Amino acid sequence: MTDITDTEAPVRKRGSGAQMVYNILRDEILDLVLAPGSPIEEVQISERLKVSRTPVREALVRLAGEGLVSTLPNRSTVVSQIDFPNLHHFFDALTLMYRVTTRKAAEFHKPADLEAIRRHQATYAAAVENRNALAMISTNRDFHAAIAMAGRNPYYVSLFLRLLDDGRRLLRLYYQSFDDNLPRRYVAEHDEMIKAIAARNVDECDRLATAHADQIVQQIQKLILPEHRERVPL
Amino acid sequence: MTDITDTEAPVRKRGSGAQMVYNILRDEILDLVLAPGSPIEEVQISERLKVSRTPVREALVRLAGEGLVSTLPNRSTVVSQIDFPNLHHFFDALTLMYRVTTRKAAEFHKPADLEAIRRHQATYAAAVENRNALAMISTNRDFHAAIAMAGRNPYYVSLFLRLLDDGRRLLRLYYQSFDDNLPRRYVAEHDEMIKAIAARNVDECDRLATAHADQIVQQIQKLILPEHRERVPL
DNA sequence: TGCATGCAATTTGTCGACAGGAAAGCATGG
DNA sequence: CCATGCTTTCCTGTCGACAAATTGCATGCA
Repeated sequence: MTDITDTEAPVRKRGSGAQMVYNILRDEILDLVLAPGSPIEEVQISERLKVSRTPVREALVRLAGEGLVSTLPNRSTVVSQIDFPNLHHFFDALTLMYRVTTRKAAEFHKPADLEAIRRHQATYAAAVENRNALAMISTNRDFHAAIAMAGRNPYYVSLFLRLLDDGRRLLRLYYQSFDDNLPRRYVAEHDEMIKAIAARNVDECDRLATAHADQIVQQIQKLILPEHRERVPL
Repeated sequence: MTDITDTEAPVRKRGSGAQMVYNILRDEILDLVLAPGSPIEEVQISERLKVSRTPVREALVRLAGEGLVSTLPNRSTVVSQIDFPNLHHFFDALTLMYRVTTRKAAEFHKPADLEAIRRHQATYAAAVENRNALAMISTNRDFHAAIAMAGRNPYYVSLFLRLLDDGRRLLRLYYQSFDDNLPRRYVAEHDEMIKAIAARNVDECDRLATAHADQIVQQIQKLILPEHRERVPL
């Protein structure tokens, strides 16, 4: 019997409601707590998170803009499906963004950017040492996001973040079967990339990013393709 | 005295309200009817478009997701500024998307795509013949959007559409000083691109798209740089 | 005169409620 | 027993209202 006078802490800062709903729903979608294809009912979410439907709707509109949910007219919105038959488009865009963001980082980074990148790399290395697959996915994302931010191109940053999010959802499906040895190689590759960025060596950055992306894509494909090989075009 | 019984047609299809507000605001922003930096007050828009604040807010959230407006907490949202000092990032991303979408179109287009592309090219050529600068901007956009759609990569399509929209807003500033002769050259370049796409010649597509993008970027820069030359980095 | 403080006005963020549409269930007829 | 049309129910789209937060102005003090 813990309900004395007030049940919970119903006081929430003004303006945080929609943001909170957005963050929670986004994490639940990317972590596959909300399965692809499952419907999202506004009233249910609003009751669960103790807010009205208005901030829930705002969060859903934002998520729809990022492609994480699809809104059917007059019907419940559903979590977007993972488009396995067209994953090669995802890999193609992901590889290209790895390349251009690393190139741009070599061109436009400032000293503070390098510090942030090295910090994320240390966190990633720790996750690899601990063989924590989920932490590896998350910290690898932060590492490359920091590189993209150093490149200063908001168009590339936003597309890359979206791709990294989709990748997070994809890897969630298979993180149990992660090969613990491959990520050690990634740590070394990350270090090389940092060196090339610091040296402002654009061509070397491109070469390293291409190789790095190919590694990651091949790893993901090895995890996924057995189930979907027959559907891959050409 | 035209107000007999009903003032207007207040009956609107359910679900069209937010979409209508979004379309109108988006067009007004891209056509510079709403100047960059100008505030957008929800009540004012809702009164003007005869809807409540709810669909207005939904439209603003969507526009914010596309970067066309910026929402300040507890303060009015404002139309996003054109970031002149960092236009080189815009040009860089635009050129890259011209290249990759044309390449992908060569790889993945189907016969129906070519028909759509040729249709848009005809419309563009007509606009050029009529020396209608605004129609040229619009139809050129449609032409390249059709190429991007033929490439089938949704990540590239969405980024490219966003870039073309930003370009539309940029060109609106200067369309009076358009050089009428250059677009004739673009018509010929478009034709070459169509031929290369139909032949599935990826390398040729890349070469043509690069040259085409350079032409367009140089034209825009010639229009804009006199005012902002001193602020361009390096 | 300049600056800090308090008040008022405006605008956003959130809420509860109502109505329109679509899917599901039920009844009726073949 | 199945198909068809109606009814019911649920969920969304929209609305008006209230409260919080910020801005600008007025007032008072140094």
